[in-house]
Amino acid sequence: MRPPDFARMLRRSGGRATPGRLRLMRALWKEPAPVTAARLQKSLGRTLNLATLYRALDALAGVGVVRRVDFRHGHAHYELAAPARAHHHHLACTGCGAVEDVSCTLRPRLKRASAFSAITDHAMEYFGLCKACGARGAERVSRTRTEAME
Amino acid sequence: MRPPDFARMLRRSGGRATPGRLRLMRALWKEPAPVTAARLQKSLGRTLNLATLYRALDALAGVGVVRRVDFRHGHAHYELAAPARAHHHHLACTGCGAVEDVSCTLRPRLKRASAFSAITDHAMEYFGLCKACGARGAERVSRTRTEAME
DNA sequence: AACACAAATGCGAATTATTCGCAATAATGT
DNA sequence: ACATTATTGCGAATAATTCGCATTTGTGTT
Repeated sequence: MRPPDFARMLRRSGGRATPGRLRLMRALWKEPAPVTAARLQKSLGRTLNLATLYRALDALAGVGVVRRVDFRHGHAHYELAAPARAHHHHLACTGCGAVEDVSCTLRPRLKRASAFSAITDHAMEYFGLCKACGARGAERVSRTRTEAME
Repeated sequence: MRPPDFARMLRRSGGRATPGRLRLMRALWKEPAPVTAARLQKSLGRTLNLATLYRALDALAGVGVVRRVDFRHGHAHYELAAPARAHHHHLACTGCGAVEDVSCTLRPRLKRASAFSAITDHAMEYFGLCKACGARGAERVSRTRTEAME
């Protein structure tokens, strides 16, 4: 699978296909799991200012190109969303921070939400222990510890 | 439904039933929706130091008494978890920040997660527009704006 | 009822993540 | 080539959350 036409995606979503955002999307495309803004910046060779990066991520998330994920680590993680990337969810190890994708098999079929007119998105993350951590009996690891590990 | 025996819950989870934590849990018990640490502190009359509050929330979340929820607002929200409160999820309005509970009808039945030995928890939030925001055409509200509203 | 000890608290300072203001640049449609 | 407007970089500002440390206080035990 070759990378989608990011330039077109950006323009169609009302934005501009700036070199910065294109590099950002290509970098995200290569990431195997959701990344923090800081790591993303590093993977871009520290070009692209962090504030700019956050603004881009926010804008992209706003039009649904990027997805913001929460692993309860105290900071956000980002990943490409559909259509560049198939809809899916995550399994996050509370021991070491390992993350694994889970295909989204369940169709969240809520009964008509009383006070809502539309459901536009949903987030779902599973938490548990990967085999390694489960084996070593890593019952509970402090959040701080977990963060340090990524 | 009368409030559970928080003192006992605390002790059983390996902690102490200090007046502070008891007040904290009673306050959480009364909240109709997940709250931020700051608001919780305010609802406690600003007694209970904020650092202490965070430590308590973290500890309680660690033993599963409290649940940390992410509405993509840039800060965490907390609520009581089972058994004090039935398992459920949320519907969050991206326009005004309104939150509504959703009973958890779906049984997340993942096929044995390859690299995981145990799934201990999961989080699921739905995002959309409440009727009010949907009507007034509040397509997109900046995250900052949303935060200010809570 | 008095103890011993670890857990919990308060305070203030430190970190971290994320956002802002503003002037300078650059992508797009015409 | 131009005008318009989004985007960028920078440095400073916020906001949320955590830390260090001395002090207090539950709890299980004598």
